[in-house]
Amino acid sequence: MTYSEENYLKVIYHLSIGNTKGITTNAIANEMDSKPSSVTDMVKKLAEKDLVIYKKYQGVSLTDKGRQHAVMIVRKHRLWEVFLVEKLDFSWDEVHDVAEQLEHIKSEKLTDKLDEFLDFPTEDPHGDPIPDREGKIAKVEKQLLSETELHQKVICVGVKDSSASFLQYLDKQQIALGSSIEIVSREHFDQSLTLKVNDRQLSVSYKIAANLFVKTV
Amino acid sequence: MTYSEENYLKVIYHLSIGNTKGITTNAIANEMDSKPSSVTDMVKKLAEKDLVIYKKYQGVSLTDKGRQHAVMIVRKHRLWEVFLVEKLDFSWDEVHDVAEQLEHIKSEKLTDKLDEFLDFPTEDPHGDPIPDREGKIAKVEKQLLSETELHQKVICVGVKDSSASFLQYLDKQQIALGSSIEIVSREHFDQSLTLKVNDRQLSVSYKIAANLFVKTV
DNA sequence: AAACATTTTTAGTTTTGTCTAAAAATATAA
DNA sequence: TTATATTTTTAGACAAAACTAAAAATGTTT
Ligand SMILES: [Mn+2]
Ligand SMILES: [Mn+2]
Ligand SMILES: [Mn+2]
Ligand SMILES: [Mn+2]
Repeated sequence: MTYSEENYLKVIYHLSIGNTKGITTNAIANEMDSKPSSVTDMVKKLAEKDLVIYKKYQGVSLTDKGRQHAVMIVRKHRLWEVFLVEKLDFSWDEVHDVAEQLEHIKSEKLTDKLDEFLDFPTEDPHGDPIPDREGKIAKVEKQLLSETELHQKVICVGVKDSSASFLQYLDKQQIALGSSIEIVSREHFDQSLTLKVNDRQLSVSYKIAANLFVKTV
Repeated sequence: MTYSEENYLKVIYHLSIGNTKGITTNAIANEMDSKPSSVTDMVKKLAEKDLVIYKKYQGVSLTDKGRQHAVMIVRKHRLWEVFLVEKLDFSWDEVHDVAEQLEHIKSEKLTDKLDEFLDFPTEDPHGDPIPDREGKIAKVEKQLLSETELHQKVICVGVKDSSASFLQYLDKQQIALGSSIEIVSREHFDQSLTLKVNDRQLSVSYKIAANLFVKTV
């Protein structure tokens, strides 16, 4: 399995979540900053290897085998992110690019020993679940802050967008995983929100709220 | 810098040690299990990038820039080997293949943080020196056990061959870095040696002794 | 110095993964 | 239900990194 094949599998996996139909070549190309024609070529190769199901003009979907491979890459990616934050003092906005490289290291023993070394974490630094060595992913109920009712007390448990710029914004506003949040008011005009974060008052745009996962306490 | 270019640089670096003349394409091909014609192509590309000096039929040598790159790959390789052994309980015969992958991860911050996390080790699990972040390598005086005098008390400090089969042999014979060794006698017929290792008596072939580095106490 | 052997380079292919441009299929609108 | 727009695939090209086979240079013997 090449580096490139793994990246395609992972992208198809992520696009598949909450999507019953086939993933379009356009969507994949868009996600990978490549061209639809390149995707068509690669998708044929993956179909040849029984990693995806592909019928012309119908989009693509993962086989069980393909999903299993993809999940293992995600497992490695998130374990390495935990390692970087917990052991090497990286901040949560610095880990993604390095994990993009580390996720391709091939050694089941390494992955499992790393998991053990980190004390079998269930979530990565962005609140995303870490598949176990069988590929099982623990379901956690969480919702977007933007879909949370007024005055409901919640705790921040994850981010939808984990780009460096969003994460740095959250740092600046002192919002982190574990922060307690309550929506104090909604502005009708632009959907912006006034929050109480760990008893501090704070105003955020709709877009911010639409990228924060929370759970009710 | 591609994965492949890095592997070439590293091989040229290792072949350069204790070798003043240019490294031949044949030697490189041999070391990489590839063909001389492939090496010629790559070496031209490396010369183009000022990483090596190359003149037709004259072999190749590293520029300062090329050596610096190579040393950084060696640094990463050896730091990861220490990590695997010290933190993840790998044995010294299991680490090389994984380190071959990890040495290509590009992040200066990762390398330096890992170095710090490991407490700035000066040697890898096979006794090889670890370059510091400037690329400096501490010189350690060590000699081969095969070139050591009778009854001289020495300590095992490294291995010349670090293949899994040799390392496993040493495990079986309970010879490790730090073991105290003394040559009790030499067999004239086949150059084999009788050793006293940590007060145990042991007979080894010449080939074994020619792959063990020791230092006098 | 000529003859032979070895090493090294060149020339021409192959595979992988990408691209552009054009053709074909599908989706949307008049 | 045609016409138009969009999406997707095909065809053909390219760069990277490898290979084989042949040519050229170098080394070694007689
Ligand atoms: Mn990530
Ligand atoms: Mn993450
Ligand atoms: Mn090694
Ligand atoms: Mn080593």
